[in-house]
Amino acid sequence: MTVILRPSQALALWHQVSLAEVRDSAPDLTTRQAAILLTIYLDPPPHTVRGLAAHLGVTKPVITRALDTMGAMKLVSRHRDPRDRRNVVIARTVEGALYLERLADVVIARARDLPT
Amino acid sequence: MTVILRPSQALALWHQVSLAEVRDSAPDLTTRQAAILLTIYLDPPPHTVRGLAAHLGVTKPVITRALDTMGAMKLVSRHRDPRDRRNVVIARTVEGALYLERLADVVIARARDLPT
DNA sequence: GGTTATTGATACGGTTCCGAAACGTTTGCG
DNA sequence: CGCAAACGTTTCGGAACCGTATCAATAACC
Repeated sequence: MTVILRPSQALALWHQVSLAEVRDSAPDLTTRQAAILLTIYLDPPPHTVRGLAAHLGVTKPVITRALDTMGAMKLVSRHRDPRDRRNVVIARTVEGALYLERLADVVIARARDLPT
Repeated sequence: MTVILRPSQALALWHQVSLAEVRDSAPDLTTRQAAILLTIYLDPPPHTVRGLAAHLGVTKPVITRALDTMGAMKLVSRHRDPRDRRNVVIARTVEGALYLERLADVVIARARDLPT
């Protein structure tokens, strides 16, 4: 059951969701931060800085900084890997799960109310 | 014909589109900028700074700055309103239309390939 | 004509971001 | 053991962002 969208519907969906995020004063994540957050929650762990950097096609400092910011928002957490202490394992948090749950709700609602 | 999405599909859609944007090194717009750009292109003109500010629930400097940035990217243009020279009318550009056309294509493609 | 309102832009101090380069720590290999 | 590689972080100069407050230009009002 594939999801079929016309161009005007695709843009309207993006428009409505973006607008809802701005109006709700939700944490204003950049596209990069959103991509990182969603990868952490949707792709199978473990997640490392270099893995995320390669996955997104960006440099490692970009990941480190994004994790700093989203860590302060408690959307993600970091732990040293005890098996190889050079690695840092990125993990989910309750707050992050709630944030994405809310985002999913917004997307679903706006998709449902899309003009034909 | 309403668009029905399950939570996992909604998040996967957002994930895939964000990822595509980051990988394509597309101009990294903030959520606010995206909301402004889409409002300009999807809502009926004319658009003014104060109108957009009220519509998004943000202050006027936020709009001015976003227009500065997106103007430098040639995604939007500004003109004084000759009828009331206090107003600035925000208009579309060819580049902006192409940018959104491309965004729509990405959304459509990712929605079509969504896992059931 | 002079005052008040309105509009968009700007100044300010502070925060975050960028890419590139260097750094400290930890591991592995000869 | 010693040196090189790998990993994540930090630093650097420069740019963009934020919210608050203020500004110059224009219009409206009395």
